[in-house]
Amino acid sequence: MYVKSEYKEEEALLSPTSSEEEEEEEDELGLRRPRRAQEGSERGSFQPPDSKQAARRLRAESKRRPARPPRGPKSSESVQRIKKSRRVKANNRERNRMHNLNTALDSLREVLPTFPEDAKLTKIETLRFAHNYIWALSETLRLADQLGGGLDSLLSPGSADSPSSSSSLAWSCTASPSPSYSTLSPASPSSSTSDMDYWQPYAQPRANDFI
DNA sequence: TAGGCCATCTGGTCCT
DNA sequence: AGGACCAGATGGCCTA
Repeated sequence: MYVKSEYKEEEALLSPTSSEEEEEEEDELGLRRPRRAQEGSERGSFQPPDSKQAARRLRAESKRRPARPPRGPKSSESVQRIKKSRRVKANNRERNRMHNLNTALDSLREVLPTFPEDAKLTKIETLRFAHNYIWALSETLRLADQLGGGLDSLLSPGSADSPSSSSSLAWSCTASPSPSYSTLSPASPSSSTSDMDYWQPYAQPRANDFI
């Protein structure tokens, strides 16, 4: 589902000709260097020894760049071809960029606990939950520091691994945000809209926690 | 069938 | 100039 069949077909169509197409584009844009393969034979041609001036002139001419063939205005067809080729390249880059973004999102999903375990969070859920998760973990550390025992007090025998069970904090990995929490938002950069409520941790912070 | 999610395309803007 | 980034548009797939 990740790659559309349409895309595969396009690639199959494009790949055998893409380098050709690029060469063609470069050529049309004047990016390629002029071919000078035939010049060698001319340079090695015999010079009469009596004419130093002629020899100098020839040397000078041999250094000079060969005249380019006159370049007339590009036909609209070739302009269209160039534009299309650039578009195709840009599309490939964009597709690749989005694939990288999704890969990063997948690796983020891997470190987030979900229930059930194989549940796949959507993109927006992943980002929001990661935000909440980080917030909850840092709150856990903060509480541990306040208790004085550091992490040891939280990880003592009898307490579970999950910070949610070892402190008053809890976070959600579901799509449904906490409906109740919409007041304080000191831990979040964005706070006002109801949509942003979803960014908030599911713990109910006490007001003086943030003074 | 409507709505949500997603991949892709596209044109504009910014950056190197 | 070319690539990266971004946001809007579009169409496909899936589910309630």
